[in-house]
Amino acid sequence: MLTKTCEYALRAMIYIAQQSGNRTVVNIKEISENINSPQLFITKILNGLSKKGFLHSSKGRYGGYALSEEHAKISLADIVTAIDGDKMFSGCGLGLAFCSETNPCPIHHEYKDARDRLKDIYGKTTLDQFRNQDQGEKLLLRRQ
Amino acid sequence: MLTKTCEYALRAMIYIAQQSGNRTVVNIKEISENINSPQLFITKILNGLSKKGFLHSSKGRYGGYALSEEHAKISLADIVTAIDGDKMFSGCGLGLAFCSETNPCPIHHEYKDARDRLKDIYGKTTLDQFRNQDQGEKLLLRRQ
DNA sequence: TTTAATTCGGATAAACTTGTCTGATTTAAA
DNA sequence: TTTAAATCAGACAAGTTTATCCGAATTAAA
Repeated sequence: MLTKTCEYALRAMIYIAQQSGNRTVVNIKEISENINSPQLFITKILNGLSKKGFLHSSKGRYGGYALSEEHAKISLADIVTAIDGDKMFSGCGLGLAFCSETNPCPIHHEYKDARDRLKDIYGKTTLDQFRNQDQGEKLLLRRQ
Repeated sequence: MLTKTCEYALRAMIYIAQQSGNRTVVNIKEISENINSPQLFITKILNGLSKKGFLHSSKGRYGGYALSEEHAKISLADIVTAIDGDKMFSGCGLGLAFCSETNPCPIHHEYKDARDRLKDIYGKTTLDQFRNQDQGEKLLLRRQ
């Protein structure tokens, strides 16, 4: 459902959120090792997100990425939408352009229900919820 | 959610189902015109589906594609799975490999609910339901 | 038997996503 | 001021999906 790029973004942001109680910044090397993704690729992704105001980045030695209090309000849906667009949360289940509430395809209404639930799930999960977790509670964000 | 290839496949199969009450075979040109997709590309797709037994194809002049009674039992989920695999109906909402029922990620349970509903929706819609429709009931399967 | 219209098959191309290389720029500590 | 370690930026490369080209094979009708 999500692109690989988007999955990397979610895991990176969650990792940063998890760490942000401890210190000010987290660097790319550490992030990519812990979420099991190509370092230079995730750089591009976080770079883009930082330009869109989703997190703070500091350059130079001892630089890295960090989330502020306001950033903690960002939801997973915000991140998904920023990267993959809203395709996952909208559009017809058969890929038909004409399909709508008043001119529905055969699966429209039920599909819309399921889709809306997905949107709700990603929407109500915020980065906040990953901060200040005990070590043991922390998600393993690696893929393998 | 679905790949373009898969959307083409669904629309093509639905179109053939709609027409199959009227005559024996439907040809590619007509299909691609009505579902608004590249003719040579949809050929490949239907070719693959026909090899997997999802529909019947007849070569030569006056050849084309057709669905038999048994084919009519095929569900949209069957088609989706044949083309996109079951990625849409399984896997973690955050792309984590470790995530499971006993070791769930934060959105696992709710995500699984929504995912299962999608599977159910595509699963219970069969090609059957598109056959023998009145002209007026027939779906417009074009995209634009 | 010839012909015309069709599917089939393999190669190729275009477009998009994912991943890498390299060097410039920035920054805090020594 | 120098240095080392980090992000940033643009070009490039690899991989995957989507789309096209072209000719071979097939088939029913004329």
